[in-house]
Amino acid sequence: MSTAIVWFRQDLRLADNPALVAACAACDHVVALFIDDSGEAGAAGRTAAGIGAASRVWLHHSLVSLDASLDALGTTLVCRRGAALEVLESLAEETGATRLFWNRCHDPDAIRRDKAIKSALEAFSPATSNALLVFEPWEVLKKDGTPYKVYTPYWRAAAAMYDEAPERHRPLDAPATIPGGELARSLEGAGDIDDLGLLPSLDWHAPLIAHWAVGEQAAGERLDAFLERDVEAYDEARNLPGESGTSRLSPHLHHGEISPRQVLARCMEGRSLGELSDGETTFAKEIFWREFSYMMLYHFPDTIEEPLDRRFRDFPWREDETALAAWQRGRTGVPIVDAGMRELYATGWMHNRVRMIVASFLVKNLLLPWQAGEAWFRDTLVDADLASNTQGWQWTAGCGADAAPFFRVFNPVLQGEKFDRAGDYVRRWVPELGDVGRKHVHQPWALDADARDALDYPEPLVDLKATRARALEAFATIKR
DNA sequence: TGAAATGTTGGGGCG
DNA sequence: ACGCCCCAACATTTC
Repeated sequence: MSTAIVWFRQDLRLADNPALVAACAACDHVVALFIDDSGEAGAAGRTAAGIGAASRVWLHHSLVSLDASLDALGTTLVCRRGAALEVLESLAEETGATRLFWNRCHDPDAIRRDKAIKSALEAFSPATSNALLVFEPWEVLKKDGTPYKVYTPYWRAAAAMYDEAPERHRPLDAPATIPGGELARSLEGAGDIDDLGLLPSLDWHAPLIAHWAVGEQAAGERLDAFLERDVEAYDEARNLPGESGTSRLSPHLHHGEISPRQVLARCMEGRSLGELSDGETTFAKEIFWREFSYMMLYHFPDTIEEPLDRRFRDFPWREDETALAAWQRGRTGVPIVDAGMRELYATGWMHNRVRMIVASFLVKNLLLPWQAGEAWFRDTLVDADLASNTQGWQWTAGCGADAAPFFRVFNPVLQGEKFDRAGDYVRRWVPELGDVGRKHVHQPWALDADARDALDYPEPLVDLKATRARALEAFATIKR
């Protein structure tokens, strides 16, 4: 008899899970394990409190779903808290396991942690696989061996590499059964997801998660619905926050309920990337933006805190707790900004176009450091992905790879009028503006005094024109 | 995956 | 008929 431990992390699925497949092939008993090591020294997840609160809520439900799927295959998910190395050692002793399998993570803390575990547990010859990305961060490089820093050439190279050997990226099937269920069920922590304490004590999490269907099956259904209904119009519709033209796959991808390989394979249906329609191509490129972000994070791990463009270390950011709080709570008095921030707080997600608008507002109009926005997003997004989040904020701030130039300042009124023409999105999330017509819904301060007084909605926190000029001046101080 | 300022063009009103 | 002005529409430049 041989026993393997499969350590689940950002790969909460049974299909296309190479670590699980390898374990089932290698041993006749397989124990599926999840460890909550947040708060432990050396844990992955950036802060003492571990991953963000919204992400933990999603994680809880995703583990419940994974446990149910494992149950259908004859086993269970063993859940434990503590430092990962200690948990693995004690579980190996309890079960007599001799092998250890996991799929690789690429955030800096996880790399550090996993490296230490790999050498400490050499006796188990830990086997690691790629389930997180299409390409590992070291696979797509320029001819000189260095990573791409501009997206378009990166995309060309990655797409060519993908089309060269599409069979290499074919997703794996889920195992038909998982052996050793009896052993797994006898262990401490078997199926005990509640004991991980991932849900907060205050019950804001219930209305939040009610916006979502969590888990591997739901992820697949979401993808199917998107490909069926929305992908052809994705090119244009993805910019309209009032419509549901985006895939909304990000939290599923973040927690690994579905893999980017599965997403691409389903989208492409045997075609090459070069043969996709415009909408499909734009969608595939978004998958590769995620890859690009992970590549940047891997090669430049200090960008989680430091600007990639070193000139921005001297940037004269302001400090303003009041303004930051107004932004966080959706009380800036700028409708599209407040709508986005409230959507985020209520649902754990924000439409991507609006993410760019609220980020530009924080960084440029409020002149607050992008790190403050990144931290808030990390705590409140159910898809809070260190790679994409870092890359996205640095992009907006103008200090990242292939970033928008700093002088590209979004005007939230124009953005609103362009992408939320009728104002439906704003009215959905800012009910105070429910009766304001489309002419003023993106700038209620332009209403005449009587109508304005009748609104229970804040005056704009800043003057858009003046703060735009201030941002440009600040930028001029670090230029060259 | 900008916006605003500035420049250019052309039609129409008008003396 | 002509020059002049206004201004919308579009293009270019600048931040």
